[in-house]
Amino acid sequence: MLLLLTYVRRINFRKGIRRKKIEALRMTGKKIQKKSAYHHGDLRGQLIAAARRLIEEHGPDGFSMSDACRLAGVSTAAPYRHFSSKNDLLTDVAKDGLQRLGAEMEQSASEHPRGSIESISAIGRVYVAFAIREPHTFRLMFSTRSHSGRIEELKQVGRGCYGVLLAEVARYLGEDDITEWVIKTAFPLWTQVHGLSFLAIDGKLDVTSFPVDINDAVLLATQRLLPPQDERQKP
Amino acid sequence: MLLLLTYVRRINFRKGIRRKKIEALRMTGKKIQKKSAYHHGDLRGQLIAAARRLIEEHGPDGFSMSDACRLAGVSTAAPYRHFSSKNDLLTDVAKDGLQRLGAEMEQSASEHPRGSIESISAIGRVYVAFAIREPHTFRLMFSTRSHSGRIEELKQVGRGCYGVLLAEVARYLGEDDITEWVIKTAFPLWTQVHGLSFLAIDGKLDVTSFPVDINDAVLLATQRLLPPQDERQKP
DNA sequence: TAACTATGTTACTATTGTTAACATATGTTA
DNA sequence: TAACATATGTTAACAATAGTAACATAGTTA
Repeated sequence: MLLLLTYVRRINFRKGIRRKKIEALRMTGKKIQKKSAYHHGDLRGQLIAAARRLIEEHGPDGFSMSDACRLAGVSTAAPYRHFSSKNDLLTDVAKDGLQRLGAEMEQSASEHPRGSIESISAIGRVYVAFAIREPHTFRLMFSTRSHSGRIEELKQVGRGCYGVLLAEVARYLGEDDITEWVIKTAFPLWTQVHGLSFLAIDGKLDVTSFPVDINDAVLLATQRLLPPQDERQKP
Repeated sequence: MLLLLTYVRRINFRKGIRRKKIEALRMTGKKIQKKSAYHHGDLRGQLIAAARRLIEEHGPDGFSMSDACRLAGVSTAAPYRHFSSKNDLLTDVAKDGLQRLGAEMEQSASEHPRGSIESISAIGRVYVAFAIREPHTFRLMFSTRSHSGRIEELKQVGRGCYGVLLAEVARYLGEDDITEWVIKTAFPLWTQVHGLSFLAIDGKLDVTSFPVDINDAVLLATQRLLPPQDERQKP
């Protein structure tokens, strides 16, 4: 029994240490409103933010619900009022990522002549850049793991992203709708950029002896995979 | 204290159930040699096999060291005589996968005229097929997560795989060595096939409204990304 | 004010990866 | 063959996790 007590005390001691660390971390956070000390204000949003941060810092496996709780300053049971499971929270992180990616794609496309090789390759550049900037989130966005019952919901947001590319390719081809031709032209572009993203974040770009300039690679692939300017009519 | 005893008994009861399940699983395994009942024979190999199986069945997250132990019929501490950690075991699964992929690539290339579009696209087909057949292992093979101190070792095996493609592209281009031209031609091919693999295993091929035939996609991309037959001279 | 609902908490369960201390089999050498 | 060293197992325990249940409080509405 004495042993048990010692054990418990040791646990609490450790907890104390951990708490202090996390407390320090919390201070760096932006908007902390302790308006009631019991009810949190925006726990849901802050948990997602904490998850994003932790995932990018320690990878999706290094992320734990408990850590997110400590960051948000709540008990480990609190998240389950807002998310049905850890995976459910991760799904929201992924969804958020997809939405941000879509917005960035649209933004970068709009900065070039619409329907040009430049605008299309700009979309690709943004795509790869996102992957490199937030590799773990990116991996999460495109994985069926987790996301238990919400794959369709996620896919819907993904379709939004893809739609940006499709629209731009349609403009390039002079098509008014997203025709089969548009889709079949756009798909290899996506594939290419997607593969490049994964190779980049998985550190595989140096297996080849020559350094790969990512932006060059995107542009080159775009040029090769799009039909040349003078053949831009329906096959 | 009574409570504690009840708790312990319940644990043992559960363990009993689990043991039976796993026992049933074990029977389906092929080579079980219980030559000494203490020393196992080939625990290392069987743990890798168990890991492969469990990973493909429940995903890399659903895989637990404990499950692998139960499958192999040893205690949870036993693996640590052969692997320094769970990740270390996973690294061996990944390495094994890369080796098998490389062998399959070489095999399929050899079944076509060397240095032809057919042999090159055959390599791509095998690549994607592997990903679809063993998606979780494939993901593991190309992820920097885990694999703690052994990334270089893994990369070396990966270079072997890539070498198969490089050699075939070199033949296509009529080059004797793996020149810069060869590498720059092969790289987008790899990217394309790699992206296609990930999109396929992540269930993203149906975001486009038209069904994607993977083999067609590989062939088409190969044709577009390789310089045409009549331009096969150094740029 | 009273009742209801949303959102927290504490305490607990079951499970995991990993280590330490111990035990036994196998191979090598006196 | 006996003694030892090494490789390879075991049990018991630790620290951490995801998730649940029972309870508590804040905010909202009748």
